[in-house]
Amino acid sequence: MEDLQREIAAAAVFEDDLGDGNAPAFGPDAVAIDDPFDLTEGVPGPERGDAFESTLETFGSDESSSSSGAAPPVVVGIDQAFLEDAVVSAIVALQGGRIVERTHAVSPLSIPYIPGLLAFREGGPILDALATLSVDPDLAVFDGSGRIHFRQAGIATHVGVALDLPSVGVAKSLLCGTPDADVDERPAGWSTPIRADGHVESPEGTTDDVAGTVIGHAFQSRQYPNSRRVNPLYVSPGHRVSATTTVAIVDALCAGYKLPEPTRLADAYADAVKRSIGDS
DNA sequence: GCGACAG
DNA sequence: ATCTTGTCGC
Repeated sequence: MEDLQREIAAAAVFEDDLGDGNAPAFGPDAVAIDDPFDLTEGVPGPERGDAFESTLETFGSDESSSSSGAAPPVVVGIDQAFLEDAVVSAIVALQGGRIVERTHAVSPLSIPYIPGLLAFREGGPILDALATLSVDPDLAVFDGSGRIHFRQAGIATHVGVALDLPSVGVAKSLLCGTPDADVDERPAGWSTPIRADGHVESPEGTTDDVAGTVIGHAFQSRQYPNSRRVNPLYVSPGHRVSATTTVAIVDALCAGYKLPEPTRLADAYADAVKRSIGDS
């Protein structure tokens, strides 16, 4: 398994290569979400807005369809909720700040959770859920690390490379690596690099040739004025994104809460699905 | 033996 | 991840 992760790390692109053969590359501002979604009554379903509905671009659609140019990128948030021996993988797709689709899959679990091997336990189930998605995602936001991983192949990188889909990892705690600066009690918007240390290997399996490389960042997405302190997020490139852009993207995806909206929505949706299975 | 660690 | 009420503070 570790060798496979080294191969994945070697195939991963930790540089900006967003966009698609059809759709043009995009930046953080193209995926920005200004207002947080109201989850008091559950995760809102797909909208039927008049902005850009399911316009199945018909043939010969150069760039003349709309005056505003191409449609915004589709960002999918992915999160899971666990049952006895199965897992609910939920996906919420956003485009232009609106929910365009939400799906889920329930898959059996075989491998236990082992630090560093998370993708082997949750990767398959996530692919199951992604297979039920009808829209084509341009970016995936994962719950867990990307490049911040012993072999630089966290779940965001693992799945991102498998599908050759741009992806970022958003973890709530640090798996490995060392922050440049002390991470405690920082103001919202603050961030510091996380560098490879003795626990991080290069695809060749060595540790000294990567030491010092920036593999991600600690990012303070939210902070309270006086009271309780909020821990920072640990964000890292999954695939086809640089560490710097990853921070900018996650920042743009946050709308007032600690977690970026896509993950916050997927998290709530996964819980909702789990409950609907439990009491039925 | 110690370190020691995403979800 | 998950088990779970109250509780501190704006």
